Amino acid sequence: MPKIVDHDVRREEIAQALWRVVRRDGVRAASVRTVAAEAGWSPGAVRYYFPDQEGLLSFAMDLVARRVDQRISALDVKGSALTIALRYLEEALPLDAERRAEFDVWLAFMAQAQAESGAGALHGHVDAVHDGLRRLCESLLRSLSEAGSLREGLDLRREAELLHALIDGLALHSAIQPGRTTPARIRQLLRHHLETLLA
Amino acid sequence: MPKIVDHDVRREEIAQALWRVVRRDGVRAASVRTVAAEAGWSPGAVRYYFPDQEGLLSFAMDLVARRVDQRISALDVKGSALTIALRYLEEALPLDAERRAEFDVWLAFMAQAQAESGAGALHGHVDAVHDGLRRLCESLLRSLSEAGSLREGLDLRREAELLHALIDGLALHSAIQPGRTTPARIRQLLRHHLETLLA
DNA sequence: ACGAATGTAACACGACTGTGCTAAAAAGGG
DNA sequence: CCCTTTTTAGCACAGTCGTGTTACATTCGT
Repeated sequence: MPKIVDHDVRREEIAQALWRVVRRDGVRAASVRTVAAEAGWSPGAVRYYFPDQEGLLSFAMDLVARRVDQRISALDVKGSALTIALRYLEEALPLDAERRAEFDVWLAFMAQAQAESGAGALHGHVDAVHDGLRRLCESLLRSLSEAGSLREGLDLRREAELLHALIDGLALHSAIQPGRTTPARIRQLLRHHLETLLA
Repeated sequence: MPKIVDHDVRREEIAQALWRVVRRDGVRAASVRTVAAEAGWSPGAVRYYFPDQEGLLSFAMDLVARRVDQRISALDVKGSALTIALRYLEEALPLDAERRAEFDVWLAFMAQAQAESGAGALHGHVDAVHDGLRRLCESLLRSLSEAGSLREGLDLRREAELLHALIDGLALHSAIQPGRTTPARIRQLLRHHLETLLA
């Protein structure tokens, strides 16, 4: 019958067009029409793939979350527990152009989700990523601990929360002032923080 | 002549109405009309105090910056260098309802400013607050250092950047998951981090 | 009390919004 | 080749947007 097009692929294309609009002009400019124009289709076409605007927003945000998740899941690092930890945490930070872009739209989505006070669709995605990153921090510290690399008497739960906050703070700073908070500097700071936890 | 009304005061009232709209419905909903309704005036009235929408946004964002700035400037803490440092840093964190509200709109503004790539009016305000907080961190650590409280061999510049990132990360977490990242927990984490720097 | 300066409201305009609905186009199986 | 199904484009509607302009209300100095 007609040309068969993978809807999921198409949806991701449109979602990425939305990312570009959000990065360039902010969430306020992300209308069905502007996104359609950015993607190179008619407004009616994008409405064929998304029921409404909120569905588009939600899908685009979920796509960011899935991207981050699969990039971290795909990692398979060899080496010391410290090397592994650093590598994983760096993967969660916006150290290259692609991840910078992702974090920019993530920031915009977080702010937007913050408005839907309570439990909107966006809020769920934010919480999921947030919890995932926190669990990653806990897991990495636990590995370091089991490898006997850590100092004695550390409260792992506390250190995980601190590490998590530090990660997000560094990400935020690299988004706000990329000139000052360079990828190299972020790596230095992260490594230094972890080293203070070592025996 | 007519009733004399302090324009600056009125502008602040309107800006605070905008804050409420932003917190409740997001930046996307912050139109001249919705803000006017929230403030209890006609749209024409708010346009008498602000030339256009961008002016309103910019003023409202600057007001947040000024609020934070003056609250920190007004502090006059007695005690050890550590006590002083903790008190100052806590003032920069969203530990009560008022500051939670401020940080929420600040987050929204940051995301919006991120879109105006380059040097829009909002971007300037973001940078100003960001630099201010960084200088505060540096200043506090320097005081601790001069009081002889810090460990030997610390790179103050590096520790200031780490502290700054930690502060912003904690603020972000308290905005995203206020249930998990409670004010009490934030204080614990902050104090613990500073204690690792002590001799 | 009057009139001038100032604040407030209201309306008009064109552009844009989301979304329902309908018609056209495209394309592979028969 | 044609027909059926999927995909795309387009239009219509009511609502909101920002903003320019105009008329009204208010109030203080004279």
